[in-house]
Amino acid sequence: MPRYNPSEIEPRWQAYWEENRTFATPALPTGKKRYVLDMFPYPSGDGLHVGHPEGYTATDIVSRFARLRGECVLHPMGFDAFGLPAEEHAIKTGEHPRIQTQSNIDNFTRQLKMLGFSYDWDRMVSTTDEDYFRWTQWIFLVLYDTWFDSETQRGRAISELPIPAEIASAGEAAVEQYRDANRLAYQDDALVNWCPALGTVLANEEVQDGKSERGGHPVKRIPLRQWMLRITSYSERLLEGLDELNWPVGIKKLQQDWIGRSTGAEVDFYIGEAARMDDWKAARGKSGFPQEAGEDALRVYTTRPDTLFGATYMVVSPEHSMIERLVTSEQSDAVQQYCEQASFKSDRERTEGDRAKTGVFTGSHAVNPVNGKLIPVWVADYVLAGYGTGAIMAVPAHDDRDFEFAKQYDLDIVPVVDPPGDHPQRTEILAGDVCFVAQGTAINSGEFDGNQTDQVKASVTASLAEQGQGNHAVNYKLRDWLFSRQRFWGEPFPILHEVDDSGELTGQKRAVAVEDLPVRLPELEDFKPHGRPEPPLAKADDDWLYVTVDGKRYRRETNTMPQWAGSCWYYLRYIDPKNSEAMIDPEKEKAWMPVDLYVGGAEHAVLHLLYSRFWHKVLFDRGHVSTAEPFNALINQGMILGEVEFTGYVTDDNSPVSAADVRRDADGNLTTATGQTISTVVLTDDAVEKKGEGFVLQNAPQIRVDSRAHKMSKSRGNVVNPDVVVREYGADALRLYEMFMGPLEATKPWAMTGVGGVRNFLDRVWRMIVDAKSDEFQLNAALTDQPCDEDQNRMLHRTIKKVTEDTDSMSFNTAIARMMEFTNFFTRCESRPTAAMKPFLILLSPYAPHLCEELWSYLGESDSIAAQTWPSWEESALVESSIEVPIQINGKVKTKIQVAPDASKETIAETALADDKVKSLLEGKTIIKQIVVPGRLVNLVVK
RNA sequence: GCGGGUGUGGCGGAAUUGGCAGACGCGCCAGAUUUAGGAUCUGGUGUCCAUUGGACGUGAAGGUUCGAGUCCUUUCACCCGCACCA
Repeated sequence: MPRYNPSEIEPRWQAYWEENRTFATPALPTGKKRYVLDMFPYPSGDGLHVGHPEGYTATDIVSRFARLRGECVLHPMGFDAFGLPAEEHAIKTGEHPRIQTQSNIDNFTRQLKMLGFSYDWDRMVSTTDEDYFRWTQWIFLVLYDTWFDSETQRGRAISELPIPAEIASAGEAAVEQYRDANRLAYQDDALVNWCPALGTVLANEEVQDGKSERGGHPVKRIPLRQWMLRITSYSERLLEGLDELNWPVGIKKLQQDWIGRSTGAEVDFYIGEAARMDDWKAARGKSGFPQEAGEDALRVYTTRPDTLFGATYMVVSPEHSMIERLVTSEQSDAVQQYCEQASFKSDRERTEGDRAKTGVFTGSHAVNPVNGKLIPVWVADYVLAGYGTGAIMAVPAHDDRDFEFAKQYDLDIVPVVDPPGDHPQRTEILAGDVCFVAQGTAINSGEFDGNQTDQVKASVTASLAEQGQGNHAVNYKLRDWLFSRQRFWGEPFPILHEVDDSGELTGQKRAVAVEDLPVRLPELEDFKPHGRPEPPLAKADDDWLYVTVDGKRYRRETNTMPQWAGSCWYYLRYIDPKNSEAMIDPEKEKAWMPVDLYVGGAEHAVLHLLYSRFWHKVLFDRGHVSTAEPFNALINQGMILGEVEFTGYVTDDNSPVSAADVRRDADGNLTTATGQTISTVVLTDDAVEKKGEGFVLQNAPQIRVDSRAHKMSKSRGNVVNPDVVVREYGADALRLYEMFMGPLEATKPWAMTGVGGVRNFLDRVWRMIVDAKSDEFQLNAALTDQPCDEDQNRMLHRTIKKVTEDTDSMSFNTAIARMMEFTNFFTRCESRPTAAMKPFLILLSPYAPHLCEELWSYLGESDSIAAQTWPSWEESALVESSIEVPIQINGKVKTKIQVAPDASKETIAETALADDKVKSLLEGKTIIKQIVVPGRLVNLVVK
């Protein structure tokens, strides 16, 4: 008994909290509310890794701390349980994904409870529960029922969409089509990322370097009818909303870049017959800049309208709709061949390698609107179909890509921006031999010569607008969100497609009625995708697949939603998890939202965090939530790397090679400078030693080795399992260690010896209060009911102050350091007042809750330490009778003096000058200046 | 290439507004004690020279200042994003 034994203590207190519902949260907050949220995990078969408890411990400390300070805390947990791995397991084994998902959830729940987190488990949600995805489907119907009013920048009900007269007159089908074209959830034939290996289409965000993010399989681009969400409508709102958020600047920046707003101009280049050009110009002068460029013009988007005079050719993307119009018969074969090739290329092939630019002349010319010059129009795949207008004006003198292309195909380069006079390459730039992309003074630009870039941009745009040939324009990199997946294990779409008597789709759709939700997944014999871009749900029985409503026959939508769908709104459901009437009760929503603190990994910067904000804004516009943004403050916990490893290099004949001499060949293999192949060996700590900047072999100091911590991965075999850590050191030690490693946001390497260090601290806390030597349980004999002496009282109050402030600012590592100092101090005290021990246990309890509950009960308390009040400190107790002040002479510390803490400048200076050592050092010198910072230091400047 | 971040002992990391660099922990060294455990307690531990004592020291170089890890300029290394977005 007398030894600290977490494996006995911890399960006992976890059971106590569960039985007593210690962390149950009231439906509505009583007093000041605080909503503390973790990014819920995907319950993978591997269980928790040590990265999960890092963020979860941080939020748990914040939650427990806030409760002790009297706040009403909502701190829930759930599972993002749809997704590919469970489905792949199902394909392999034939077992329903639900079964493995449930066992994974059970395992995660066990592990989370084992770590003593103070979640309100009654609020647990899983995205795969029918009661949950029913409302995911409901939100999809809200998106389906919403159009974006760009005038007011707001989402509105589709019934409020103004129908243009010519459409209204064309009949109900046309009106319906018009509505469909404006819904936030719409279907479109999109060029999609089709991954044959996974048998599904992926979002742009799920494709990296032309391969699937999951599994690394190749991805092709094919056209397919897909559900899309019109997130681009909300670009501006999503951008503006970032300002008010207390998020890391890095994440804000990532979202800004992802949205990628740029401003410039759209410009039409005339491509019609020369004879009709004057008519066209005149018509444009009258009509102004039209919505569509029309037959006779090629529209481009540019951020540099000031360089229009330097546009010496144009480029359209291989997918551009006007290629047929542009290509001449002589060039037809070449262009067709080029476009075909480009369409076969995956994104990876198109962007990979040295990316030498390729292209083909269409045979056509366009007219540069500012100087009337005829310029050739090319097709090239360096221009992307999906951005801007899919066509550009090329200004080789002032754009790197255009410059490279112009050099390649010997096209004209006309400089129109004069760099600042001191530019080292000005001569070459003006000769057209070097590209210059920065700002300067306009040249070769007619009436605009001599003006600065910004001014020219504005005046050229204005002049084009006047002639109806251009206009100011804003563009975003953000694309609409491809929202359908051809998988089984996801939310079915609550959409029905009308079929006629012969079973063909009529093109009419209808939403499943809200009272008929949820649309459940059908029972299937097997879960295999068939490798065609047709979803597995299409294999369902007819009684699932076909429904009759109002006398019409419908086929269900067979795509499913992507995994992001469920995670877009789970933070709302926690507030009212059992509501069967609505997604959330408005009163509860108002009371608890927004999330006050959201902690999770930075990998979600542009995916989950952008999608969630988008859905939230739509729900806000439609009156279902009361805040414009869901997550007020966001913190990204840093990654935990594996233990530091030393890596040595050897050639095939096993002779060591210094890390400094290791090269990589073209294939990325390691070689020596002479080309011998090299392999790596893992070295133990005692085989290496520090030398200079790095580490070397101990027995061969000329051989450098690499020392690095690597990302934890199964293949490297450096994954740390929380179950093992808890078994060996206890949950409190794991929690404390992860908080003590360093700042929460920092990337830091794991070190098992460090866990031993904090465990050692917990042992010391135990022995500070319990007599560990006796066989029977008894309190440490040093404990006393006497009050603290002055030093003890100061230590106590300083610790209260530091731990309070550091916990508040989430500087957990320094708060723990301070509690270690407290323990070291009181362990040395012959008498330890319980009046100091009790508040200390409360301070430590958010960090190491099991140990503190246990010791709290030993000190004669009968209720949970979680129900106590956070101690406060007294400033008067912090004051010392005298403090040490360093004396510097010419900025170097020479000695120290003792003065009263509130001593005046004069007193301190006098004391300093009266000091014997100071006197001797000043002998024969003159004081030029004396700086006295009260309570800090004295600096004497002497000659 | 562009953007963001980080560089402090053998290691993880501390250091209000510029004010004693290295808190706390690991590791290491020494001592005490012991039921000999990978226990506990005490002391030491940036580098160099040395007898007291001194000099140097926060990736590198320069600057501002009485005083710089902290501010400015230049530069190097590593990490993380994005990557033909006109």
